[in-house]
Amino acid sequence: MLKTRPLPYDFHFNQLLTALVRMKHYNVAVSFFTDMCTLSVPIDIITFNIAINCCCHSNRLDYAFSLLAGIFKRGFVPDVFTYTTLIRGLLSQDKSAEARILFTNLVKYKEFQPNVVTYSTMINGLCKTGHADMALWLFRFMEKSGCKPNTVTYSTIIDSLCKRGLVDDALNLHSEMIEKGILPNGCTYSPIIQVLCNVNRWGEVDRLLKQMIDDMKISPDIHTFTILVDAYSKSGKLDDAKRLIEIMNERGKYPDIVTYSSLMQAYCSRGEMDEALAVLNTIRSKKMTPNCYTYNILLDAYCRELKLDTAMDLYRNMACEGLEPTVETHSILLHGLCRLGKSVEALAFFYKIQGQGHKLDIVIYRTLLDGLCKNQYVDKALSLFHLTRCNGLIPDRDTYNIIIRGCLRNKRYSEACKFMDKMVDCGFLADAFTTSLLQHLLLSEVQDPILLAMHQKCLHSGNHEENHRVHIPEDINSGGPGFTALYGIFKPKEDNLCES
DNA sequence: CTAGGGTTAG
Repeated sequence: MLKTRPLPYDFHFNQLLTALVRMKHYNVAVSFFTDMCTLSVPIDIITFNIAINCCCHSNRLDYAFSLLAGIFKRGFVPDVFTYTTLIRGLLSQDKSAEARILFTNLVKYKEFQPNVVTYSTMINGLCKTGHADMALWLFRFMEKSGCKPNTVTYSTIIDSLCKRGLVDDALNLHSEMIEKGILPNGCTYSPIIQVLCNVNRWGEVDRLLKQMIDDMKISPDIHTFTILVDAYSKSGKLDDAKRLIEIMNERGKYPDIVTYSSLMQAYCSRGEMDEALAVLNTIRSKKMTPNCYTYNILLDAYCRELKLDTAMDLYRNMACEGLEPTVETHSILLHGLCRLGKSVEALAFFYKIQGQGHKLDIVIYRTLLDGLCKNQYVDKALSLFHLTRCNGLIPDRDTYNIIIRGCLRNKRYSEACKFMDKMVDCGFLADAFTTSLLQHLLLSEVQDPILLAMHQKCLHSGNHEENHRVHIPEDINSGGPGFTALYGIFKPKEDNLCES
């Protein structure tokens, strides 16, 4: 008798499958799983769950659901992992309505008992699809139904609050979790620190960083460091940002493509393109691959400097490097073309990218509509506006305001008025730019009754808020804790080096 | 053995 028997047949397959997942080769994992099925390798519910997760990660929801059918067909019972994975899949595909239906029905018919992961997944998805109110409701509901939120749940809600600019609510929730004995981690602190930087509450950034490092013994990771590098870059403190990158290198928390892109952005916004390109070289020398974000930052900078040819060269270069341009890439280029008065060329470019099947969104339409109107092509703008809905996009408040101002500037008052009525019907109000343009026209021209009526509508709709407040710091160097404080936080390296 | 959260762009 042999002492060691060969491992079971399916063992190697499962090992390989999990290895593929670890390497994030989800597509390969899915086809490997189908091969396992054809080869009649024994498959259990866990393997099914892994396969379903891979489908969700590679945007193959239909296949994920057909695997659910496969689970039933083999007489297995889907578990909380299966359903949580499917819910996350739906949410990541912008199908939050479907996810909500699946979740509520499963609970209603007692198909499964959601756990803290399911709730957190659902809450995160709701936050990311613009249903933050529902997310908050579910957050309070889960507690009531006996499922305690954990660090992940709290971090998810805190992040959402931060993204909506509700810093103080986020801070309150942060205190609440500590009081309840749920310890925050890096994912909890990062979004709060980021938003505090954005609103120049640097004293609190300082306090939170100290609390995180000294009290909670959390040493900042790449995410937190990158947020700080970005914040320093954006507040004009390039030297501090660079020093922070040095600290990262010293600590072995090596800056990644995001960190360097942030630094590059800082140079771009100063118009120091040579320096920006030097950062790009650093990225390449460290064997990192520039991604779409990196390119978009550069493209935008060249467009702002009216160097459209350079921008277009870079755009073609992206394709050579195998990078799919994003909707932002195209928006940047269209904006660049319009800024140079080439709005007809922009329109042609728009049709080209549409023909190539690239994603279009409302910002693309806004950019083009604005460009066409500013270059006196109102009729082209009007027909494009009507095309918006045909392409499944709904004009929002900003889009309406752009077309209204376009009509006004080109003396197409009755059309402007019609759009204003439509906009109000849709529940949107005129913004501050439109209101002040109307006032300007009324003061400088013959008082057109249509303009007067439109202006009345602006006032009646209660549009007195300041819509486009621009934050102008009193002094560019007054914001931020400055290098001394920064150094104070990161100096005692030996103490902070402890990893958890 | 399988599921959840935080960083850069228009």
